[in-house]
Amino acid sequence: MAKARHSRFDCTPGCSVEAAIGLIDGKWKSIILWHLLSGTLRFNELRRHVENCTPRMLTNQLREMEEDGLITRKVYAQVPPKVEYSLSDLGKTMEPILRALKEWGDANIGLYGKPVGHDPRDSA
Amino acid sequence: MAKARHSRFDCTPGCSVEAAIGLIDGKWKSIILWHLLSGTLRFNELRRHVENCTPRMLTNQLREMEEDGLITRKVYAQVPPKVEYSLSDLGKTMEPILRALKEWGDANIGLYGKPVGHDPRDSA
DNA sequence: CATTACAGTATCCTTTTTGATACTATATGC
DNA sequence: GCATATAGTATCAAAAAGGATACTGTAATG
Repeated sequence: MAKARHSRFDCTPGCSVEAAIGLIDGKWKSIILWHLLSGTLRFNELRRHVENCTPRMLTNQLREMEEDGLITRKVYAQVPPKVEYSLSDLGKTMEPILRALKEWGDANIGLYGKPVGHDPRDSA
Repeated sequence: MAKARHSRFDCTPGCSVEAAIGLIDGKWKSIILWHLLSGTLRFNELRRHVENCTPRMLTNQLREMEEDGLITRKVYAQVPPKVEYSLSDLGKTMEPILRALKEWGDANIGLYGKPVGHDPRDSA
């Protein structure tokens, strides 16, 4: 985040919901987190997992999540470079959210991305 | 959504996570859904709950979620108008996600919106 | 000696999203 | 007769997010 698409200051009831998605609603953040759930990954490993994400965006999303304390960046003093990304303790606590999203998606998203559930039988 | 900030076609594993947040990552969507969890609300009731949301945006977010099948819009043939919004059956299945977000937020978001968890004691 | 892999940056540009403001029509209450 | 509440629209402008492309330096590999 850091630019706060989801504002952080109008804390009426429900705002914690907002604040929470705020941290994962970058275009690639949720998938990155999802892959990191399975363990540490290097920059280019992530790139291969998260297809279509340019290095610019990957860096961008990783840095924002690092700033937010969700992931940890470990730089090895080597050449060629080696940088490992992993979930921080805080990041790991997001697992229930990620799993809830995954389960919902698996159950309700059709092959072409539209939610399935307008009860198609109505018109059949 | 409908404009798909989170792409719907690159369905590598993890994409269902992406697809799921895609439906709730509009700036006001999660709060709207959160409030609708408690029951049906009229347009202006929602406006009052979701402070700082202009009518334009409220309409916009509601319409997108309606398109995505998450909420139901019921128009009464009256003047002055009466329109009620409520969660659809599909929308109701999002409750676990919303609750997971809420719980995480309540536990980890400080009063000013930054996640709490960089272990402040380290520097104390 | 040339190539490849590593982990990014830098720059520019387009698209998407959001905000601000003013406006609509009509029934009811004062 | 006038203001108010209802559920929005319309138009314009600004900001944020994301994409495309090219580039960096060094070590190991062939």
